[in-house]
Amino acid sequence: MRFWLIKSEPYKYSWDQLEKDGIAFWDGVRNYQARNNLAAMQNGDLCLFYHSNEGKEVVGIARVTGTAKPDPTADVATWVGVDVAPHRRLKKPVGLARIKSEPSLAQMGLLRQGRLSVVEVSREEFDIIVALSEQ
DNA sequence: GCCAACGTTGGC
DNA sequence: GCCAACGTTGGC
Repeated sequence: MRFWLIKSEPYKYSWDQLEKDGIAFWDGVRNYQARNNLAAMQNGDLCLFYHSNEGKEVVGIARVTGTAKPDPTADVATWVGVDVAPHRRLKKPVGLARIKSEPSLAQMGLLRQGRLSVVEVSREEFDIIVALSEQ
């Protein structure tokens, strides 16, 4: 099982909306690296749910349900999406500044490749974020 | 609103 | 195949 971080601007699709919907098809990704990450996701993988622009914080954990499917919003078959469901909300959001200030998180894809909307996260990094959210 | 980082496009 | 121009993302 692998761990990921997925980004969304809250005004486009927020964690609250995911909780309301119960499930969401994560689509609209038009970056090859992000696409490859989506395609590598397996049923049960966990994703840190990050609000970009507004908030700039990890707010919850989403769970991948199923595997990648063609993205119907794309005009070519190259692009895929996955279904995600809310797993649980973090007790306290973990902000970008906090992540940056944590030396053990300096290698996170989120920091090294800020513009990538779907990034893999190591188990260690995942655990550290969760621990920070409970402080 | 600005700008850095980075991906994509297209001319050569 | 190189590189300049341009577009997008996202932090500040």
